Amino acid sequence: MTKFDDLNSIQQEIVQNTEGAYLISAGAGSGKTRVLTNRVCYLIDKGVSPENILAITFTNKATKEMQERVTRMTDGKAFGLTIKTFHSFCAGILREFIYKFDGFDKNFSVYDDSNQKALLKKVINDLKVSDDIAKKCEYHISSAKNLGLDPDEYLKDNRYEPNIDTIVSVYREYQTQLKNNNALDFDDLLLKTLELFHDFPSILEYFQEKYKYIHVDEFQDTNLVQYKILYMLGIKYKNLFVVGDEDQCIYTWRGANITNIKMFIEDFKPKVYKLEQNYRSTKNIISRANLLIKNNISRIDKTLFTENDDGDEVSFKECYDEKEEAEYVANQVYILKSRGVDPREIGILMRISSLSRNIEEKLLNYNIPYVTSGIFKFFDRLEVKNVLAYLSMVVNPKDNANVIRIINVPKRGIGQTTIDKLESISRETGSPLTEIIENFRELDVSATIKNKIADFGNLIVKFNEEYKKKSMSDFAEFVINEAGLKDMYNSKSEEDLDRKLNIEQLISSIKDFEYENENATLIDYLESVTLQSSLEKKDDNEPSISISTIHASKGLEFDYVFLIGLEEGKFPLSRALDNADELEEERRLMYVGITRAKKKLYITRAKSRFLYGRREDTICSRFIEEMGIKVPKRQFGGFSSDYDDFVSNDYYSNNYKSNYNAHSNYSNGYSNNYGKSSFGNNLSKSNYSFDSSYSTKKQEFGGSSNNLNKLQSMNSKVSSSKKFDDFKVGVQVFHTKFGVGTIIKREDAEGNNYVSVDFGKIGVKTLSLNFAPLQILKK
DNA sequence: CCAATAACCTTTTTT
DNA sequence: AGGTTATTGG
Ligand SMILES: Nc1ncnc2c1ncn2[C@@H]1O[C@H](COP(=O)(O)OP(=O)(O)OP(=O)(O)O)[C@@H](O)[C@H]1O
Repeated sequence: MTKFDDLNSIQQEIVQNTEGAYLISAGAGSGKTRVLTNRVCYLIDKGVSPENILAITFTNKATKEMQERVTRMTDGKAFGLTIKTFHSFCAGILREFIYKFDGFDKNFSVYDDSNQKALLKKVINDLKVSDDIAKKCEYHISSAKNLGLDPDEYLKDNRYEPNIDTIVSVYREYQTQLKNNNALDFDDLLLKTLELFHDFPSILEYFQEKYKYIHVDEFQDTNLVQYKILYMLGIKYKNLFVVGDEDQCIYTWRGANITNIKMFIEDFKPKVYKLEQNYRSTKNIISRANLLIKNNISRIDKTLFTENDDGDEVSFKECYDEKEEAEYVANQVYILKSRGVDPREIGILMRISSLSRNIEEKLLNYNIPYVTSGIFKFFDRLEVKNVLAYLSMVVNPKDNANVIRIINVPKRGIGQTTIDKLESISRETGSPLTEIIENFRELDVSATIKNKIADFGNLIVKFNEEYKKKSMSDFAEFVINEAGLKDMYNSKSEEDLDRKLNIEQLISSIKDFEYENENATLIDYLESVTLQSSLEKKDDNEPSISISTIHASKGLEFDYVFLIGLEEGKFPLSRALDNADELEEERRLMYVGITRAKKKLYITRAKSRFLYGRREDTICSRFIEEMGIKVPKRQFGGFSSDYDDFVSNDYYSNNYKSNYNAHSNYSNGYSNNYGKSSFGNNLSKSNYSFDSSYSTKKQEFGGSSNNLNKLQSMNSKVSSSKKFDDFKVGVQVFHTKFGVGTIIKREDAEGNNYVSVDFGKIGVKTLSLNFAPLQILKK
């Protein structure tokens, strides 16, 4: 028996309409994903073979989630169902059929962003393109590819663009080198698939017959090439089921285009459904979201409503600086957790990932476990990329980029001059570098160099042999050991220990993959890694809160959401400020962030922020006022520190300066001699902008308790006052104004003693024991 | 010809 | 602050 979710009558009707084209244009949290999932199950329940069903999701995370849900709901009857992202769907097709294209074989590499950039840079170098033109190439190649235009077509469409000839020649050469390397970049996965369907009608027909029922989630973020693929696949049976929300289109910078929706309406004449009831969030959250998104001019008006409770008012907290912001967030999270909130229902979201660092440090401080997504890029780490390049070199020997990357890693005494020489031989003979290096005996170079190349060549030969014999994880370990990729990092420095840990982590990720995917090959692993870009976390970790970019939080939901860094220039980003379209996209992004919250939304900003090596005073984000949140008009400057919250949630209610010193003291490790006589006047650059010296360790996967210990020992160095000893964490107190509360935090600075008290409904107050009218009720 | 060091530049979001 | 490139020293 298929177990369907609860559905309202419209949702129900949508799910049971199985034939024909449908467009579900619906707001955030209205159940789009739920409807799509249930429809897939309904089809299976009705007897449609899962083999005939395709569901396209936006992220790998969403793929996994939907797969699990459908499997659970259908009692495992979903076997053979295809749920994939566009890119992995295309990659799968191309593994099978790329041999149809001259020069490619099934071992092709998929280039991620950094590989792509590296190749482009090399091409620019090869063609000796001047700097100013070079800067424009990336943009042009990417827009060409997003529109599905080859170099000639792009040239024709952009005849009047300055220097277009040079730009297009770079594009052309870039494609040539990709081909020589038997490699495809992300966009090529889509483009080559389209080309395949176009050039080989029998293959297209095969897939049209196979995927009689097609579903697409997050349709508003598809680009033209993706639409064309959908069109070709779906035009025969016209069973296309597409869901999306124009207000959540946040990937236009990657070519996403909502005119896809208009084209879909014209091409398929779908039945259109609108869902406007939100089942996720409280009334307060929804009304703020509605107020914000109304500020976008170029949008079809729709207003979300909900029958959920009013819930708590959205809270807005202006902090003094990024340290205090982090402290505030960590403290609030601590309170939520101590009230029994499931950590997995807490999310901290941000526009730019660089803001996460401070938050992570404070969370470590509080001993709050967290996972990050879209922030710590495991596969971008140099030591990890090096291992992958070695493996990729063996898998796809035609790819010169790998060889160039690792020929001198670890240092073998082979420098740029030698590499250039080898490369020119490769160009002239048309043989890949691996081949040339393996046949080092024929090289015309000095004896010393030849020896060095010989060592490397012999290594490659050995790898090629073992690759055939060993399992992929054994092979990876073999490569790491033989090439000395871990021995490179043998110093006792924290960085080196980290690097070695990452390499070990990589090995276990390969083992996991091996275990989870029977019959999978190293090719599959490498592909999944480039398509995922972040390390999948295992479930057996302790329940953690999430830190994420808003982009990466697409489609997710949390009971409690913190949106941090609401400052002009940061969110909205400065680049978007003078461009109406980009500004609207920022606003949509904010809208997505707000609508992730189910129960309560906390918004914060820092009045002064240290970022990119500079400290800057900030201006409150325009989105705050657009949401109808009143910002207290208080001048920045001096040490006045009472900033009222939108709700009465004044955190550091007393003099911030002394409080700040409290932080300085433990961040530093030992006390400084300011605080008494210099009260209120020494917030000079020097004692203000220092940073604690420990390195942040990301808790994306186990380990690194190291850091915690370090922080804990720092904490213990805080000088604790002998006075007010009874005001400990957990003690119940009475305040003349706020009533009964519980101490959740105690903090002592020179001469001042602070407690944070949770007064339940009233909120949390930080009070100075020296002044506050507090009495102990119960110890 | 290669490795280590010093100056320099650029900071968004991700399949 | 961090990564990349130009310069110098070996
Ligand atoms: N008919 C319903 N009854 C109760 N809960 C529902 C119903 N429909 C959806 N929900 C709940 O509402 C929340 C949002 O659903 P879902 O994630 O499918 O929305 P969505 O439209 O895809 O959201 P987004 O656009 O933000 O990705 C989920 O927690 C889901 O369980």
